[in-house]
Amino acid sequence: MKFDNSTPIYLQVVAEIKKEIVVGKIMPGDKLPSGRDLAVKYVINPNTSARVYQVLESEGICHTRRGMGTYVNEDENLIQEIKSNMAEEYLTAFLKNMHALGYEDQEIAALITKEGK
Amino acid sequence: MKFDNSTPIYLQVVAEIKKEIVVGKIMPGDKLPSGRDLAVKYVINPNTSARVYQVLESEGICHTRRGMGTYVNEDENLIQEIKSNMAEEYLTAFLKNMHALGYEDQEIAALITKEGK
Amino acid sequence: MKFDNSTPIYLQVVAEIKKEIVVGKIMPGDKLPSGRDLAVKYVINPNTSARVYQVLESEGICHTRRGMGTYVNEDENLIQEIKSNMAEEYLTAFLKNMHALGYEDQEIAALITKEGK
Amino acid sequence: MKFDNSTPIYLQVVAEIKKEIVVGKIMPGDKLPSGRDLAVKYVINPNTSARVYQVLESEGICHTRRGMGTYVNEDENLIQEIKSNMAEEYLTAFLKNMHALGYEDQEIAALITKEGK
DNA sequence: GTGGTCTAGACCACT
DNA sequence: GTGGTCTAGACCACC
Repeated sequence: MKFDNSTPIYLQVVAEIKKEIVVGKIMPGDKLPSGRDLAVKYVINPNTSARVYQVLESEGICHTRRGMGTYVNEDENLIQEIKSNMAEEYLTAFLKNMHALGYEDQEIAALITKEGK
Repeated sequence: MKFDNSTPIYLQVVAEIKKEIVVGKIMPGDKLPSGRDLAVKYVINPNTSARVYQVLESEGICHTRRGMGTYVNEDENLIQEIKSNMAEEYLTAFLKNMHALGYEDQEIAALITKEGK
Repeated sequence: MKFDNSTPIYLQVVAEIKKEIVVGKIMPGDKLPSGRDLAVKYVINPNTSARVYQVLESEGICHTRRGMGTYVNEDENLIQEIKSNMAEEYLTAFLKNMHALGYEDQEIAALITKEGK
Repeated sequence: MKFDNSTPIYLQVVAEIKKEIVVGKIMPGDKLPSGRDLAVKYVINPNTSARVYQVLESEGICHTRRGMGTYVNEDENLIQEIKSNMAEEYLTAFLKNMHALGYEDQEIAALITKEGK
């Protein structure tokens, strides 16, 4: 994986893992790689791994069991929440770009419904 | 400027320049920086500068005069065209992401109109 | 192959390949040599190979599949189009030379019909 | 000046000088550069200069006066002859290319008259 | 293995 | 000084 220089690496890894969950590549209850393994997998510093799991944990996506590892929560609505949060991110970024080009929300919505036909 | 590792630098610079034209920071008829200056400005290799201008030229946005420099075309509809093309690009990329998350066009349009309130 | 210093090498190789297609030495659907092989064949730099295929692709003559190679398009009219385009190029270059010598189109046409006898 | 690797340099210089005569850049009666000067001008070997003038002389285009230099002949028809010879060269090269593409003389002549309208 | 991108640096043609 | 071309070689993504 390549990293975007303009955003902290740990956030990019967080986003990557969230995607894998939404997509179903990682399922609720699954064990996530150890910090060491994550560091190897993404070629990052183990400290960065730790930060990644801190963030995921703080977002209620996973929990850590001392000596056992880190596991994806089995929360019913977890995937839905991640999904809508990511959608929100995509949306705001997209709208920011479109507004910069001079488009109004109404026009944009029209473009999308038109696109779908 | 920082570059996103996931897209070719030359395309990112192309997008940057197009934005400046749409926004009016660069006007039709203006001289664009020389390849060498562009290389300095964006901290890229002069060959990459050349590629940037090749792309812009192939898109009908500017023309080049050997030994004189590169100039933005004075086409009447140029700005409008760039604007709608970029919008189209943003849109399709956004929709692709949203569809991957399982959203339908209708839902997405609804999100946007809701956002605007 | 020897190159004419007065024209970019990549354009000369482009012309060479087009000729081979028109002549039937290369057929629609055929795989073109890899960039590296082309570089060896014509004793050029791999970057120059890349540029050759970029041009051919931009002219709709071939398409490229990452990791797979470059293939001649299977367009029905491809060969005819290449043929007439090349003819057009030869013609305009020739006429330019002849006009520079002071010949009129009528005289030139006469020279050709005379030649044919 | 750049030389074509596929033709002897001396012939290319000969062609160059002939062009300058047809174009009027060099006039009948003019003194041509000394062999040494020609060598400097075209960055060629003095022996090549000598060969250039041998050819031009053998074609009746100039004459050499021992100790005085080489002069363009003041022949009335000289320019006309050079002109038609060069035209002939252009023609045959052009026809060769067109024939290779599968064109007949008649078609070619038609293309030219059409072009002229 | 394939193509895609980028850097570094050289040389040329044109103004 | 400007753009245009070319080489050399590196690293990446995809198959």
